[in-house]
Amino acid sequence: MRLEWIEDILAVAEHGSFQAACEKRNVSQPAFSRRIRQIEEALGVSLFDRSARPARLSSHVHDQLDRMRDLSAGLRDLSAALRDVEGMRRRRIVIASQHAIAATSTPEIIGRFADLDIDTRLRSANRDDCLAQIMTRRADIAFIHDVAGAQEIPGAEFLEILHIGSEALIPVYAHDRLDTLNQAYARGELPVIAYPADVFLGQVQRRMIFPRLTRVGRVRPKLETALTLAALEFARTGFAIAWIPEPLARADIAIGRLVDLSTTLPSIPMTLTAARLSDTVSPIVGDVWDRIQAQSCARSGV
Amino acid sequence: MRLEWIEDILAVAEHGSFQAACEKRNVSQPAFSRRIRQIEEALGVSLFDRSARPARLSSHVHDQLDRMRDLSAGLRDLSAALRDVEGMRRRRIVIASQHAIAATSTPEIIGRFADLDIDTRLRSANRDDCLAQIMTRRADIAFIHDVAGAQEIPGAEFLEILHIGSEALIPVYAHDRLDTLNQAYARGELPVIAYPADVFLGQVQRRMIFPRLTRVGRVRPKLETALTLAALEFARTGFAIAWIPEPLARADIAIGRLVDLSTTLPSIPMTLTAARLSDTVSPIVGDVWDRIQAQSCARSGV
DNA sequence: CATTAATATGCACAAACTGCATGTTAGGAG
DNA sequence: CTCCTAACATGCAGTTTGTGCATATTAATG
Repeated sequence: MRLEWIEDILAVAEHGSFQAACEKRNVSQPAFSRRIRQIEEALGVSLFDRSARPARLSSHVHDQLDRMRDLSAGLRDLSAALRDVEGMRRRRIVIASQHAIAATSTPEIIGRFADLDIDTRLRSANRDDCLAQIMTRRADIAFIHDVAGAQEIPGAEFLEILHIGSEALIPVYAHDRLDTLNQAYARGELPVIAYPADVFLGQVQRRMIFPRLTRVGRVRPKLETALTLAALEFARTGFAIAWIPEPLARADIAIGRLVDLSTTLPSIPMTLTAARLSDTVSPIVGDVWDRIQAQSCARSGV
Repeated sequence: MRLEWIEDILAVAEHGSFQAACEKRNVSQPAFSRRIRQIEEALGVSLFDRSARPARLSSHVHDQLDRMRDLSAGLRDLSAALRDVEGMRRRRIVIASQHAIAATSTPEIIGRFADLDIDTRLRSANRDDCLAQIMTRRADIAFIHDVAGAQEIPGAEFLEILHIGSEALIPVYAHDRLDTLNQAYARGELPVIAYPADVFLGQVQRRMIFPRLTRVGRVRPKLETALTLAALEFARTGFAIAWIPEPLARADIAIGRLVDLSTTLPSIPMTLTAARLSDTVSPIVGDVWDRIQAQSCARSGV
């Protein structure tokens, strides 16, 4: 079984005929025809239906195309990795960060190891997606929010956790629309932006915020979005109250565009957390982790 | 890049020398020496340190051994899959089941598709591990417990969920040690088997059971185990009260060895749930899923 | 230093692969 | 239906790749 075999089969699948495939593979048609024959003989099975013109993949081969693409990519990656004697020391790292953290704290955190000259890829996703990327090794380190009393981090027994800092989830609203909010409040209603029940912040809202709002007024979800950045925008327009990680709202509060309603409504302390797989062996990830850890300890000492 | 190349390199790594590797590979030493040279020339890099005797893997090659093993297995699997024109219809399915479910309901559920003649592998694990196996495609279908009001199933947006049936998590204790329990109760104490906080049943205990026990007495965790089967055993010996999925305790209750304390202590209704990845394309998994679903609908109609 | 085990290289032969020329056959148009 | 063309297969000759045996070189050990 060779990368070449896989690529020959994929070429036929992708270009529709032996003739087109042989041109793409820079081989004459007879040689290509014989190549495919050799592969079939080596495997002891027919891979193509030649009674049709152009020849067609057998269905069981068609079922394996995705697998072949994966293996083809994997073999190419292996070649590159084996060739890269010194470059292994400059391998990349993939960070999966919650949207709100990606927009605020992640750049500063990444700055902590910028001098290590590591090719750093940042992916922004919701919390569960970040963790899934860690679980499936598509990312090396995740930055997520954690809330004391909320659900444990899923898969925690597979993970190593590091507390980087603290951020609060605070209620904010447009400063210049406060009278609209006060009118709703006088009617006993609280218009809010709700996060979906199936995302972390939605769970936090439902378990730790909304129950405490019933003493204030009837919660009126005006909109539901999983994206904190979108929730922030709706708060800015005075559409409804949004619970936003404080760093994300900080600039707007400073210029007076948004008001922090924490004195009247509940805010939730959150921990900014890094997570990686416990069995991570990559020295690169280890270096980054150590750097994040060292500067987090230094910060908590201040 | 060929499977052969990978296997040659792995042979050296595993047998410690070219000489030993060539014997394992059924090739003469000179041919093997030249083979390795050809691979190095094709890649344009040295893979071994020959200044030592026996020759040693370069460290960057050593770092890729696991990857090579994975690719080697993947290529062999592909060959087998391509060869297996008709056997694709008899491919195996991997079920990941929570320990307690594996010991009770899973055999009956598997029996529902026994006539489909599918090679079925059952793996027993804790709940999060079951889900991780699904997330990482090491298993096709998971059987887990779900509790209304507890955390959503992690990764639910990636999953398709099917409710199969209902089971209760019930408090049980040894019938012949009830006077010991009553003495503790009279002292205002409740000796319990605790599940660890980082597993699902531990979370259910802490959130939905223990808070309701404070009206009864002071909760005394006497032991902590994640394994429901172990908890059951401790309840049988009168060590402490254990919360056990009802089917697991059913036989002991029927013969009077265990007492179901649900009339005095809280029991929790649970849903027996099947989960698979939403993007599952395997017709085999689809058939099994449909069969489980059809018989679950039939059962809920009774 | 001598000896042995481990890896490399020369030689000759076998096996695998190629393009060009040609043969065969499916598919579509008239 | 026939004819034509595109697509795949096969013969032939030449090139490239790969092998084991015999031998050379070199690290490691006593």
